[in-house]
Amino acid sequence: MSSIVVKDNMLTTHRKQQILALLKSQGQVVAKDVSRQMGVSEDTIRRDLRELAQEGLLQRVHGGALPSSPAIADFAGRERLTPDGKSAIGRAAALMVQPGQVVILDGGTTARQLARHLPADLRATIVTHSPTIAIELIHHPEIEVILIGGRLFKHSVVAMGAAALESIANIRADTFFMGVTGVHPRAGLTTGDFEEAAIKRALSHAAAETFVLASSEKLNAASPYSVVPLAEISGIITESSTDPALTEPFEKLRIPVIRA
Amino acid sequence: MSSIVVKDNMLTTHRKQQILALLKSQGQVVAKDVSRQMGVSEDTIRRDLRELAQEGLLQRVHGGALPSSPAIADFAGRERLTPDGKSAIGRAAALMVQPGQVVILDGGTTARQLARHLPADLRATIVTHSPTIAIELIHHPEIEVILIGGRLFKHSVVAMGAAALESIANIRADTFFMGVTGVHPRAGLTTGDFEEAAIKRALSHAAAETFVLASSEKLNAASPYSVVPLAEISGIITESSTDPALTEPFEKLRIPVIRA
DNA sequence: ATTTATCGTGCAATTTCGTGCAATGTCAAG
DNA sequence: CTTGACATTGCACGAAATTGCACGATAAAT
Repeated sequence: MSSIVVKDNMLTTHRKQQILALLKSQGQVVAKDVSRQMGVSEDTIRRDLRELAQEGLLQRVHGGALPSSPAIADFAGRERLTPDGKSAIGRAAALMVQPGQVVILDGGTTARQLARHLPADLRATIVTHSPTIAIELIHHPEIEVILIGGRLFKHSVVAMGAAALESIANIRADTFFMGVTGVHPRAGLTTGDFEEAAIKRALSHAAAETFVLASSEKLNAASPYSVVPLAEISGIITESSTDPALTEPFEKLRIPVIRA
Repeated sequence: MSSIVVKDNMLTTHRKQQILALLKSQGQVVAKDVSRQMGVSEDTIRRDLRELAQEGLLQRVHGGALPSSPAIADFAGRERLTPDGKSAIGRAAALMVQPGQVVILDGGTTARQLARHLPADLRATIVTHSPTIAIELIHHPEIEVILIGGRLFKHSVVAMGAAALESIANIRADTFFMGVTGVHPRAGLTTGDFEEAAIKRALSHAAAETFVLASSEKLNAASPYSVVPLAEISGIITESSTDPALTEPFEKLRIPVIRA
């Protein structure tokens, strides 16, 4: 008897990843089979399939699911899902990077999503003050990584301080993808640490264009420290499911809003 | 009974490192399980997971956490125990660091061992051009980490280039712990990459004392590019099992050899 | 056309989350 | 030694997420 159900803890995100892995190796998945194999009800698997289809990672069919496209199948195998599907922002932003460009990446989870979704054949230069993002990009075959040094801020694991500001002053980049804790029509871009705000401001000024990566809960929120006013940014990238009422104040100010 | 809870002083930093180690070895961590295993409440584990996620070292999901990316998991987790004597070398070198000192750490596996063995209550400043070592030290409660930036050399994952050299020029440290590929009585300290040699040379000149971390197979070996002559270093640290015949040429040159 | 399998939704039970709060421990200044 | 500021931890409680089941709708199959 080979199919003894191993009934141990399985995190829900991990289950979805395994479904994607199954899909990649077998070319299709059947809801009933998967449910038995993973020891959960069919309803749960169906919900997973629905959500994965919503993210475009597979294609629903009666009885189970198929890869959404052959190209995605490879990609989806190594995809690391975010609990809420916010990788769409990173994916969309990654597609904005043109070959040969010099791009500054902020620290934070959203920028990490961006790094993860850079096409494998994209030749570009990524500048970052986040050692974790730098390491993330180490295995990319074509990307050149410039690490900004400085005193390491333990809370968010990014380089800060005078040394970092000095290094940034020597950089002229095409685009800066910034993460913030608040994007507010009047307060502009804000964050929760004073020195961090200064770094983000310097990075923004070092790039010709600045785009803000902001999931919906960041919109119309404000934190204590101001980074730059809204007028200085080229656009806001948010997820497609964001309520239009949340983006409307920014569109009224003629700030382009890109929905991923 | 295997699950005897080891109820000794568990510094919060060590707990986080253990969580990362678990995550690396198991591919996932479940909050409830970890809390039982470590003898603290689930709330505490959840707090740890939140903070680690904030630092980008793992990815929070309902019920526990997953690696933030395969690359980070490789570096952030404690790896298999000491394949060789490098751990002992690192431990011995770590004990040489005095409170309040400013110490430069080279890249490479031996230096990483050193970073791991720094006493939990040691207050000091560590300067490094290796993002992996920087991340390793992030959870140390007392260590201040200065990261040297620059173009990231993909092979050994350290910052190099003009920017790195410039940053180093501004540093005056007490000790530099250097890793090399060869320590030879006549050729001196050598390594396999030209630019890397320049960086090591600069780091060495930025410190009052330089110690070489060299496992036995590095002794009496030489690589193409010279870093500094033997006369400029304060000592060689090697494992205790090293054949005395290998160290004898250096002792004859009055270079102190420390056996770990 | 009828039968069977699959699907989607509402709903309730359970688990997990996040925050406020109090108790304890640490450390440094007085 | 004492005191007070601060960090860490555990507990309580309301909020949110996950899951399985019931039931009507839909799609496939004979």
